[in-house]
Amino acid sequence: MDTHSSGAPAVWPRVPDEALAEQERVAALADLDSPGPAPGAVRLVAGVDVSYATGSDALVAAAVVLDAVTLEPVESALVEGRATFPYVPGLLAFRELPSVMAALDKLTRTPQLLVCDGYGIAHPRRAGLAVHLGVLTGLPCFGVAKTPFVFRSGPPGAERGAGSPLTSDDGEVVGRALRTQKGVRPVYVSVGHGIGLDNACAHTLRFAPRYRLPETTRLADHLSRERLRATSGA
DNA sequence: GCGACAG
DNA sequence: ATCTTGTCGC
Repeated sequence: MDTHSSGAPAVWPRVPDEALAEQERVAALADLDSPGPAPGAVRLVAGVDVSYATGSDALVAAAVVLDAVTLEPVESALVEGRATFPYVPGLLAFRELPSVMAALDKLTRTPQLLVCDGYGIAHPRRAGLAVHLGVLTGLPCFGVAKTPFVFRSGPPGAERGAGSPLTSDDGEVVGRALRTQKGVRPVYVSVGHGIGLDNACAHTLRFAPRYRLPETTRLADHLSRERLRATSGA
């Protein structure tokens, strides 16, 4: 898919100082009002993830396209790169997205929806990974995180599909703790761009029919980790 | 000042 | 994120 006509910066920020300005710019461009595509309107969905090596700055980014109905893999792309930005909570996008965008650019198919690790607007400046990725690609995008970040929620019900709002200090709903499997820790869903929370959660449940995490994330994680091992690993 | 802190 | 053995369970 073409990412060169997107709003991605020509030169990515290398230090937190530059990153904050870019984050402010991106947050202002996010579409947080559209309900976005419901499950029935999505044929192709893409998942992205990045794996890192221990003793070096080597990394591998993966972008995988799945049939949104059968969850069968359609296409995948891997990019071997180098970490050029430190891990700073709140600035994850600048560490992961340059390589992720390169992986997306290698895809021949364009999905109607993007799913990533981490958060969207459930972020100190409403500019989580999914917000950046959605704005940069122009595609509907939301995030599914494994642990809470800066916000908390009450415990969702025990049944699959149960949810509990992630709320900011001022009572704004910024995401949802969602139980994707009975008796398993919930995941944390928050929107990034061009999709509403209800649809994001509906997609998440369809993409996670058997495991805690959506297949998009699981497959991207497997492929990136596998390539990292084969290259930088032992 | 101190702790917390997506991946 | 990554470093790591065995173990309990479907």
